[in-house]
Amino acid sequence: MTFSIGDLSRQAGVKVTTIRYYEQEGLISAPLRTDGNQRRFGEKDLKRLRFIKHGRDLGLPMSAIRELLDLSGHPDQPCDQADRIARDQLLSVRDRISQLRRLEAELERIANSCSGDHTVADCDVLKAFGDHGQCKGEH
Amino acid sequence: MTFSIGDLSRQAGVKVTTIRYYEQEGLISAPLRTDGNQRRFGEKDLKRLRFIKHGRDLGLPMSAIRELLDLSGHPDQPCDQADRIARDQLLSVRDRISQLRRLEAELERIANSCSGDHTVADCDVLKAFGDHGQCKGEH
DNA sequence: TGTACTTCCTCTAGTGACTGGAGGTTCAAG
DNA sequence: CTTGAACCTCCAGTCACTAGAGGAAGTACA
Repeated sequence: MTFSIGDLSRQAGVKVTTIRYYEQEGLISAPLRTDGNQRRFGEKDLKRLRFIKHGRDLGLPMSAIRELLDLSGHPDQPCDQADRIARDQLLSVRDRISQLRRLEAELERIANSCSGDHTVADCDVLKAFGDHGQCKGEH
Repeated sequence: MTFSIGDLSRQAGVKVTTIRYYEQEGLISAPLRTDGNQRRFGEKDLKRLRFIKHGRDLGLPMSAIRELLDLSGHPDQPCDQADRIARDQLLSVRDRISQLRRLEAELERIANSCSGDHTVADCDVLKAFGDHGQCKGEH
C-alpha cells in the first residue's frame, strides 16, 4: 500500500506543504519516488507523521518531538527520557495556564471598566491598557 | 528630560533592539538624534512604549496595539472599538485556557502511564504520544 | 488514445515579533 | 585625553510553517 503526498496529508491531517517541510528538515525520511518524481509513502511514514502531528497538537516543541523520535529508534534504552519530556511539557502547560489566568483577570477588569457611551478621551479601557500600575500583579 | 535608547529600554522594560525594531515598523516615531546620530527620546516616547509593552504583556497582537494607538490619537471618537478589542482579547484568552486545560489532562494521563523502570520498547508514554486514539477528546 | 483536470514537483520568499552579531562610531566619566 | 560602555547600521537567523509561480505528472472518462 502506498500513498501519494496528498493521501498522506489527508490521512494524517497534515498539510502537503508541511509534509515536504518535515522531509526537508529530516523529521521524516525521503520517500520513494515514481518514475515521474512524485513521492510515494508507506504505512511507516504515516505512523511517524501521525506521531509528529499528535506531539505538535499536544504542544510539544519540535525539539522534543525529535528527541522522542530518536528514542523510539532505540527500543532497548530505558525510557526515563520519554517520561521526562512528558513531565516537562506538563509543567510548562501548567505554567502557561496560570499565566493566562492572571491575564484573564486583568482583561476582565479592563473590559468591565468601559460603560460604553463615551469617547476615547476618557476611556478607561485605553487608560488601563496604558498603565500597568492599575494591574493587581504581574503578567 | 531626554533618554538614550538604553535609558528608555530600562525604563520601559523593552530591549534596545526591540525599540529600534518598533521604530522601523512605525510603532513609535523616529526620535531626535544627537550630532553623533544617537537617538534621544522624550517622555512621550516612554509612555507610548510602555503602552505597547503592557499590551504585549496582556497578549494583544501587534495589530490590536496598532488599533489602540490609532484610537488614542483621536480622543473625540467613541470608544466602542477599544472596548471591543478588550472583549475580543478576553474571549481569546479564555479559549486558550480551556484548550490548555484539555492538554493538561492529556499530558497528565500520558505522564502517569510511565512506571519508570522499563525500556523504550514498551514505554506507554511513547505509545501515548504516538496514538491519538488513546485520548479522551480533541486538543 | 486523447483530453481535461487534479495533483504533484521545485524553488523562492514571506509570516510575526523579534534576536543576535559584525564591524565601526560616539558618549561620558575620570 | 583616554578608556570602556553604549551606540550606530545592516544583515542574517529564529520557529514552524505557508503561499505562490511556473511547470510536469498522474488519472478518469470518452
